[in-house]
Amino acid sequence: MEDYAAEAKVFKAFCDVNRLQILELLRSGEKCACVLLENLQISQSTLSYHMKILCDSGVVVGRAEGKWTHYSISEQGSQVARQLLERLTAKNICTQYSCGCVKK
Amino acid sequence: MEDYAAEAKVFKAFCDVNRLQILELLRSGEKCACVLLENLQISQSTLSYHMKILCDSGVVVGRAEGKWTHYSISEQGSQVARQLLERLTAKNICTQYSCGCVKK
DNA sequence: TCATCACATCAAAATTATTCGATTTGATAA
DNA sequence: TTATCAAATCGAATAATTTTGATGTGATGA
Repeated sequence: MEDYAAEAKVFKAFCDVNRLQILELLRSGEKCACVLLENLQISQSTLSYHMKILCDSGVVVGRAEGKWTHYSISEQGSQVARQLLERLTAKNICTQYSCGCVKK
Repeated sequence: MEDYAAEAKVFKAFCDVNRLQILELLRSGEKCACVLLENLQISQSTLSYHMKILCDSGVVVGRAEGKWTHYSISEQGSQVARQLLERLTAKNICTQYSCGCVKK
């Protein structure tokens, strides 16, 4: 039994061109939202929208510091995504031969 | 320089609840479209639409046999997705310290 | 050939996602 | 307190995705 909606949410992070650009920027280390903004051709509210999706996926984390928020790639969240992808594409040998030992 | 649209397309496969269900069904081995259909609460044309997205992502391949089409998870496509995810979330040590050896 | 079956494609409708300007919130500093 | 700045949220518009019934296509078999 799977919560497919929650799993889909993780991969939403990688489904949009703007978000892939943001991830690319974060690969070189933690960045303030204002730095991200000046490297992208989107408005402040649009950036905020995408940062929310990225943070909800767990792949990115935000760190509030005074007025600023610094974003970075979460090692843990990335690991979860990798393991999830592995699991979603791994062949299920057990049910492959209808051995009946797996319910669904 | 990245083709973000092409990369996003790979992860579209994992962004939708119906497609995750289809992948789960395929994990236990190759399935005919008719078998997928009777295990999902969607119409035939909707299934066809999702199978197209899955095949376009490379994660699923279709094998035509007479009137039927058999779908299965592509080991190669899955590998590509895994490596891509790895690359998108890996820290870029080189630019991290602004050594300048990486253009963008 | 003609009927049938499996699947793809089309066209239109419904639902979601994305975008931006305006506004709000929350923190900082004068 | 008041002004200012960074970021989130709101509201409305637009764009993209998803869905379905109807139809088209291509293979099979009578």
